[in-house]
Amino acid sequence: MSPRRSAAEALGTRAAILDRSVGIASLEGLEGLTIGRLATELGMSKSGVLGHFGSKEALQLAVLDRAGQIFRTEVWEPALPAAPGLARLRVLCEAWISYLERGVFPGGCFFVAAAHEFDGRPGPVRDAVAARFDAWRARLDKEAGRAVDAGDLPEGTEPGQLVFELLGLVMALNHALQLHRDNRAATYARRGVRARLGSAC
Amino acid sequence: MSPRRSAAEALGTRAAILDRSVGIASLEGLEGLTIGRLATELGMSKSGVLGHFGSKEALQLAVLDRAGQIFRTEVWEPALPAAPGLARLRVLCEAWISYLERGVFPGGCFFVAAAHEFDGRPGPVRDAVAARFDAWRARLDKEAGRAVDAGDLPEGTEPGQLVFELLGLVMALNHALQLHRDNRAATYARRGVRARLGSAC
DNA sequence: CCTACCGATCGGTAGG
DNA sequence: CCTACCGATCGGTAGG
Repeated sequence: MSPRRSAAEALGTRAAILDRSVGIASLEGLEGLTIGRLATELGMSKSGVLGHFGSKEALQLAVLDRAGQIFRTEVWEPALPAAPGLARLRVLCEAWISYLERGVFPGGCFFVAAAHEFDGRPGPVRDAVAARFDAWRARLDKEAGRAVDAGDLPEGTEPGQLVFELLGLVMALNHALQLHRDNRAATYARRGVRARLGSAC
Repeated sequence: MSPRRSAAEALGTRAAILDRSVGIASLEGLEGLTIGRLATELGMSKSGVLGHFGSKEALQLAVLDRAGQIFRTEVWEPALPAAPGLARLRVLCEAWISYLERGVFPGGCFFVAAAHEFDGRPGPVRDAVAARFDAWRARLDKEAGRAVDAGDLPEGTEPGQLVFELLGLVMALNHALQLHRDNRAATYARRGVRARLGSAC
């Protein structure tokens, strides 16, 4: 039967589709996410799934948004109570590493995976991924700049260089965890961060 | 017509299939590489393509081998004339960065892309990718160990930590080039390497 | 939200 | 190396 649902029910269904999509796409990629599989797993028809988004591309963009909310909750928000500048940058890096260690997304960092999947495919999905990285790097740059201005980092530290290196440490950690399930990697990543940002105590 | 070819011709055909496959897979991934597309681009039938490998998975493994040959030529062999230890490690890092800058593979580092595509999909392809990374890291570890033993690196340098950080710098460079076409990234990567390995002059 | 359907494409096989 | 074909699945649409 499944008659037309109320607006509230429809929102719940949409949220359920997105949550399931995030899990699938994390492991299989945003292209590996198919309407048919989603429908089967959710006990819906394909057109029922597609009706919430209109097209697969629109679904992929909505999934990116949902993943972005999760990232914000897990990595950005924990750092807000910390003082802007070096203190916040340290909390941010620890939350970032912890987010990978805890496997918030089963396939590792959702955005690193999406970046690799779409960097060779022009279009709205690629643009959305790039925009999210730009915004994230801008935030890190800002905190790094504040830390430099406050004299909390070694003289001559360039925010762009520092953020590039921090991103590299996190990407190497993501890679080691996902491909090798290498436990030493988190230690390496934390030591790398400490070498650049110093220790809090 | 296209009657059965000689063994030499068949080898040439196989090589042509692999070269085309490397280009496609670099941009679209090893799953995005399809027999049908390959056949069309090469002016062959699907079964003609598949006959050389037997299955798509066997083709993917052969493509990984071919990409490995290219990587060896572009990154490993240039470093062989250098003295083992620090000198070779420096040449290796420069060749590695240059390989990304020159776009030896149109979609960036073939193995980083393959690692992200398959790290969530158990099977022979994933295993082959992981084995290649293991071998590569073992080589870098060995050179780093020699450099430490020779006293050419700061006291207390741990090879595993050093190699982890070098891998991070290269991954951040690959990401910046592919997603952002960011020219400053190569400068950041080289500065990062120099901060860890010192300058040759 | 459903059923029923579309054309296209997938990996792969039979037989030559 | 080919033609001809298989069942399965893809994204998406029509109509309700």
